[in-house]
Amino acid sequence: MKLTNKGRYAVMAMADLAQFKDNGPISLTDISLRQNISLAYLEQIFIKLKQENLVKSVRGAKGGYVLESPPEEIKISNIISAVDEKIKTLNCKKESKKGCNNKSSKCITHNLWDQLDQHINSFFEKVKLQDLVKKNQMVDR
Amino acid sequence: MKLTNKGRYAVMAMADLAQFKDNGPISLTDISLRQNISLAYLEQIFIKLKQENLVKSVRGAKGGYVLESPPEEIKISNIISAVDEKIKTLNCKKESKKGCNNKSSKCITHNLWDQLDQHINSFFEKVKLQDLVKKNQMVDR
DNA sequence: GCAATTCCTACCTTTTCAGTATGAATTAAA
DNA sequence: TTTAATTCATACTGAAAAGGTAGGAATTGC
Repeated sequence: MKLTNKGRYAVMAMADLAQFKDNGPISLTDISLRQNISLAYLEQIFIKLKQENLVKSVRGAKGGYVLESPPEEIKISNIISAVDEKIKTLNCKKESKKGCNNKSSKCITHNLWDQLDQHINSFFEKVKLQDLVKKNQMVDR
Repeated sequence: MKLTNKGRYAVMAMADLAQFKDNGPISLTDISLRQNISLAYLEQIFIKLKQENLVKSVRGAKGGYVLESPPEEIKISNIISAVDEKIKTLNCKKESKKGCNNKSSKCITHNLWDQLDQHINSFFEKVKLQDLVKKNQMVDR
């Protein structure tokens, strides 16, 4: 899993969508203003969110986006992996150029980084969009 | 905590040092060959490892580096934070430019990213250098 | 003295992030 | 039916950072 601000923006935008989900389609202009993210950038992000079926779009005036599923069913991990192209977790799998090219079984940190990745993933799997909007407070602990 | 290949290289190099710790000072040339990391890059990394008292150096011919502590006492987190300048966890604390500048308490993802950071940190706190060298196998789950 | 090493610092190249720019297609509403 | 609000699509750009090079100085065992 890759982690960038883009992923964070996506989460923010989705949370915004969840928060106002009863107002019909939410335009990116609205989100842009509320979350302070450039409109054009949001557009790019939403293209991907749509491709992954996390949102659906309504075109034309009064259009916008709506969540595909209820907020309590949307995992943060899905949002992030939708916009931050998965490949490369900062590991050594980058096809044999550098990294794990020593004969075999070398690269002593390989397993470690793999496990970290799983760790981060499972962290974001446990959190749902709903957890972010309710009282703006996270799951405790 | 920031995660880059540099941090991974540092861990690899330290693991190498642990593996050959009974051979006296290990030269960066050796590590460079075994781990396939450029010598000059290793030099930069080791300057920092030394600053953080993770290794000590022996100058001159037949010189090299040795671990400051036994491998079972060295946390991976210390290695990584030694070389990857801590600041910026990819969160919103970047002084009010963008990000958490909305009045107050906004930025719905703030807590989430904070918690992730703690998660990653505690992951690397639990793993010791020793865990990497023994059988090249990680602590089980 | 010489070769092997650490130390130091400046530079360079490539990639990626984050964001702009531009324009088209679609549609509600005036 | 025109206009304004929107999504859709794609190409470009600027800045920063990652990853690494280059060159030389200082130290020390042999």
